[in-house]
Amino acid sequence: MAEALEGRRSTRRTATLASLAAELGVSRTTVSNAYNRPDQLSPALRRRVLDTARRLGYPGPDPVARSLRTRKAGAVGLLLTEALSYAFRDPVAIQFLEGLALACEDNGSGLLLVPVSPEAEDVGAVARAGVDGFVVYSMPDDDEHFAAVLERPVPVVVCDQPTDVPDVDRVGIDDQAAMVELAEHLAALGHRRVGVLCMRLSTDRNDGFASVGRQDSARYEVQRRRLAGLRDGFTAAGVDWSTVPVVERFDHTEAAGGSAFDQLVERNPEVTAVVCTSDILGLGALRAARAAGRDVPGDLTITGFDGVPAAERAGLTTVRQPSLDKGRAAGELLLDRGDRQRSRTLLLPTELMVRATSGPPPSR
Amino acid sequence: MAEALEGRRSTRRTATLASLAAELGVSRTTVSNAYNRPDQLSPALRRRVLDTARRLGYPGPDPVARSLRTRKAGAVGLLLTEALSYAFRDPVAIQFLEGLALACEDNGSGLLLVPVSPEAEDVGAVARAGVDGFVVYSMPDDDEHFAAVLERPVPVVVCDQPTDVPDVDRVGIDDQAAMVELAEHLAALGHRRVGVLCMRLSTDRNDGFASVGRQDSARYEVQRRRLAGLRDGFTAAGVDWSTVPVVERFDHTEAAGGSAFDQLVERNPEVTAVVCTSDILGLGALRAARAAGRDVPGDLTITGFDGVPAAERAGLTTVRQPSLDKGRAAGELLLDRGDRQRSRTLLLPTELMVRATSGPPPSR
DNA sequence: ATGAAAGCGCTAACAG
DNA sequence: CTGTTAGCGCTTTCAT
Repeated sequence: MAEALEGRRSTRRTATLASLAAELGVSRTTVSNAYNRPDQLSPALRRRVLDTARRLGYPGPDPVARSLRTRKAGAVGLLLTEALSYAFRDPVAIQFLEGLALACEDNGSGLLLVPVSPEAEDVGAVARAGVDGFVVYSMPDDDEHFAAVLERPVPVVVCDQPTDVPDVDRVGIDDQAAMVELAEHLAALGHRRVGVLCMRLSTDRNDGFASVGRQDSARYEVQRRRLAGLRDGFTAAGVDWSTVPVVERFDHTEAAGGSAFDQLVERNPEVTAVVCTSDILGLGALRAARAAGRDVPGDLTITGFDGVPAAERAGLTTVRQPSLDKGRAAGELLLDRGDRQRSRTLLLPTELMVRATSGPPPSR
Repeated sequence: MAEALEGRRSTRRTATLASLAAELGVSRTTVSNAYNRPDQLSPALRRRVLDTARRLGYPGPDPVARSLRTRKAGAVGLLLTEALSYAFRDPVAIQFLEGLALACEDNGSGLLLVPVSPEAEDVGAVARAGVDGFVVYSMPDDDEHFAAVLERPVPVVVCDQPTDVPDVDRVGIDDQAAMVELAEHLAALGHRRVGVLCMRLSTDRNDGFASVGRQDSARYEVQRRRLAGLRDGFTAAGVDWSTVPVVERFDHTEAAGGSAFDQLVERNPEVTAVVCTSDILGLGALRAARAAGRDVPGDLTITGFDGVPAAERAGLTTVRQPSLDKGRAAGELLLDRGDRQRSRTLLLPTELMVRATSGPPPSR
């Protein structure tokens, strides 16, 4: 880890609080107070301490030693589904991060992005993170990094998934209800032959059609519940869910959405509505549909999920979820925890955004 | 900082390495080895140690204590111009972050976002960050947080600005040369009456026209050099730079770009080209121009700087800079430093992207 | 393969 | 307002 950080600067052998105290002929407490409790010594002495510190090149109390002593790291750890850098490519994750950063900022806490390679056996990164608590963003069930987080004796807040972890706060949305609402919207428009594009349902790659069994046993609870919502909504409208094609993609990109769309309509050209479980997928599908000469929404309806800015620009009908608020709430739940004993779950509202990509199925 | 992180989980009084050793009747060394040097004890003993640890709820060696002892935090600190959350709103910063995250990931290092409020007197956050080094992203000259970073006895890598800091590595681009090239492009098209929209030149808000004096004394070196490049390029084409209107905006948003555009053309309706020192500003200007009924590029040329995806979609002529590579390079410079003694400056290439918003000035 | 000794650098009572 | 006393929890030579 970070070996070789031995530049010129770090070489400069630094004075310590003790050596500074010795030089000044005062106790370590006094020096410590000069930094941490200015009111505990005379301004004159404090000046003298600080001046001498500067002269000796003493950089102030070592943060790690202080953390050890105070048992506070002053930082929140963030654990993400994907490789660290993924967080900066997904607009929903970015919004979440912004909200979380806001909460940390308000609290004066740092935000430590924990380096977990998705494939890494090495759970060590979690164990080595010097943090006062963890925010866990959308992890699959039975993830080993998440398990490692749970080992740590610090508070944990989960965003979205997994749910139902004892002693862990959670912030999320009602994915299932939101999808029921969307299904009802489409059913009301008259759609009965629908297809679905969804994100990965498991940690192993399976780009293709997902059976009902696979849907029900998905390791990603959010996807599981969104699909369940669609099933409920369309079943209520008389659709036999077992006939509804669901195409899964491991990668969460517009390109993946596009290829999933192509795969779907090739096998099921009869569908009049393509429901996507994310905006990214939906945007990709939209582009692929138009590239294939389909008229959306005249000829085909396409919907997304999330409510990212790009979806708004594209006029994509979708379900808006408050990603930024989720991040902020997660941070606040972690940081502002009073003396409350019971773990809390915060469900934020979603909103169906009917825009320009949904309409009645083509007559005939 | 992060007070009140006293949830149920953290309450669970945890065993320590010492107590575990006592329970097992072995030395602390052995327990430590069980975690850090598996080859130093018999597999059987190790098993026993780990099993007992689990039984006692020992979460493994405390990361902070370990960091103190090993003098390694396993994390890189990141200092940003703006409030922490700003990083997630600016596409260029996001790209930089992604690159930096990639480098950290490769190294197994965490990435600690240091919470600095822009106005905060409190430089403490920097002093309190337990990190092995800092990456500093685009700070104004004479920033106090940056000064605090320099106090710390750890290596530092600056991205973009400030330049010329002793003993500090830097990664950036040649902003001035890039702008000379852009100016030459516009001059070659025939533009002589140009206007400029730029980002903040100082930490105090000054939304309006910026005098040459203000341009030259800008505290943000990147802006200073971009303006200098434009001056050089246009001066060479026979333009009297002192007559070129430069409109400054404190906020870096499309809305700011739009209002700056309006302000510019109201006073200088004669300009045939509006050069913006960022894509965000350029995109805002483009929108405002079209809203005002101007034909771009038929009637007016507009350019940006950075090469963000949105600029590509909009067909904005711009200078592309490798933001992601800058982030990765900054991380690598910090993390992979061999035994090199001298500080390094890495200048990455830029590329003029002539697209659909630049053309010759209207005849007549 | 295991243990004893020696801190890493700091802060927090508490007593003066 | 200042100092004394005790560690925080761990790793690491160096012996054995």
